[in-house]
Amino acid sequence: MSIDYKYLSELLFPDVTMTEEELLAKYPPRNLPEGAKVTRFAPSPTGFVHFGGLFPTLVSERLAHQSGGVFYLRIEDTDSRREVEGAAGALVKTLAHYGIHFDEGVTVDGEAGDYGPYKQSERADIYHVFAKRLVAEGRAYPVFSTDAELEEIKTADKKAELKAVNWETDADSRREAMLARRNFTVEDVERELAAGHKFALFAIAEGDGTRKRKVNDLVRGDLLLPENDEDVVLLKSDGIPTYHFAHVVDDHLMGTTHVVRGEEWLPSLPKHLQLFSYMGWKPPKYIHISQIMRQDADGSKKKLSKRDMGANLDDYSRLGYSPRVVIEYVMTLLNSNFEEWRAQNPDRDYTEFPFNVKKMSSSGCLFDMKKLDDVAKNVISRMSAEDVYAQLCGWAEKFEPDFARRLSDKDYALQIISIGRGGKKPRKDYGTWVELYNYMSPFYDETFAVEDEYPENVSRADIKSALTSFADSYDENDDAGAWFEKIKSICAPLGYCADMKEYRANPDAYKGSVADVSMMIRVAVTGRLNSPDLYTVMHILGRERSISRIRDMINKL
RNA sequence: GGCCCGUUGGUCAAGCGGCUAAGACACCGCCCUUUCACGGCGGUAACGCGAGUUCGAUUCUCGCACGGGUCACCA
Repeated sequence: MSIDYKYLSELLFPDVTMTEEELLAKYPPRNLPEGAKVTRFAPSPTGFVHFGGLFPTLVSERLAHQSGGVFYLRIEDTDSRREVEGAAGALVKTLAHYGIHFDEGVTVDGEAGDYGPYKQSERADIYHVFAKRLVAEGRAYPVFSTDAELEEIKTADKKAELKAVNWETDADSRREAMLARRNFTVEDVERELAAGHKFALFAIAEGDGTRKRKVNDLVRGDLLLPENDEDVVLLKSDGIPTYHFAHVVDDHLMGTTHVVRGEEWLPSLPKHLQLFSYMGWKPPKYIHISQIMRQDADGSKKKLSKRDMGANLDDYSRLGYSPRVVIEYVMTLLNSNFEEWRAQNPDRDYTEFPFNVKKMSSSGCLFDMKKLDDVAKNVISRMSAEDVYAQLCGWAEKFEPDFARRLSDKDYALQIISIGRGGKKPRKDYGTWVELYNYMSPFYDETFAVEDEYPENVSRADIKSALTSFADSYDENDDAGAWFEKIKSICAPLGYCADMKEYRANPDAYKGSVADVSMMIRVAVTGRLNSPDLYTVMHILGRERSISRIRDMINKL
């Protein structure tokens, strides 16, 4: 007995009154210049923004804005169980912090744009219009479940069970179960509905899994994927669509031209293509980008997961990485010629870089903290002192309030930050605000501390003597040359060599060199074996503080 | 297990039938240097394996191996 699909569709979706034409009229084609791309970031609001999520996001953003198109934010909150309160707003803020802005879609306090709503949970009516059509055309069918069964499906136990199935022997039984589900009568449906049971809607797969189809991916080229032969869940029993159906409907309605997503979606691409074809719509172009991996202790590669350091974008703020650093690093991974371009255009904004899909890698890459640090030093070294100061203050206010207070003496801070800055080859002393904080601490009495000890083999008497002579002869008005000459003159009486070349040629004739004498002063003044240029440091500190630190050291010895 | 994607130095990678197989990070050495750095110069280090196609394969084809992904009323 054949089924009256039109009747079935009315049975299943009595509340759907809007026609497809009426609906489509609300989503007219976008009026954009030739070649403009429409892309989106479509996360599920499950919490923080993942570092890996930055990749497709940045690609999407570049593609859209580089072409004069539209980049929008759609929230895929179709799984209420996983939703985290306030995640959407936090997400917008985090991305804004990284300089990634949306033209339309969900905002911190609402929505903007003509193609909404942009939250999938608010689009149920829309999906139902198309779902109804699919039923009427005999391409989708309901599967009923009692509340108890639903409860079972949605528990963790059931999911664990599903994970543990033996794939080898289970394939056939899964297929059988699928075929059995397609078998029902209108009377069955009427009875289930009358009993108040909920249904999920499945699409009938018409593909032949043994046949392959050529499918294009913009970075991977032509792929040979099997036709889809698995019925896809369109609507869950709560009436909310699955990702698969929502993706097809929304991206068509919202005019998305390029879908950029992780490669984990590649296996379900045939499902999506099949749905587009059922709907009679042209699918968007796809870009599947590879996952970011991390090196595991045993040497194997693992997907960068939530718990890993550097996975949460907020970690970077805390560690003091400028958002620009993170973006710069992502760009170097995203486009293989970005570093080369950067070398030639050290001061241009990254948005001026001609982003090219062809230069994207299709193999996965390992997250490399060392490389990030190198990028960080480069980026920070090119920034102006004012810029560094402003960002440092922002970080300090959040994570080192005491330091932030000290920073309020802007001129003083600027003097320190300006060391080695500017010019063709600026110094690369620090890449993060944490490092800069540490770099600056000897300049403030509150954080000045003698952290490094004098080496054991250096005579304390010599140190005392050198420090005393130096303090006695110190004149703040000396230029760098005169200043250093005085240090040299301390050397000979103590048996240290004032000339490095001479010392190197004949090291056994001396107790040490002028380098060692400088070290004695450096430790007294900065508390460390390493510091920026001592002459500069002493001038920033001022005579008073420099000399009193030296006197303190003499007394301590 | 089926299916899909991938495989050039430790890492990221250029390469697109003929190259002494770029470059960056890391590492090592030297130089510069009052320290550490910065910088400069140089060095170690790679086409997973096996067949084929070809005058010639890192590059094309096939198999194998390895790595990753996926197989939910999650996304």
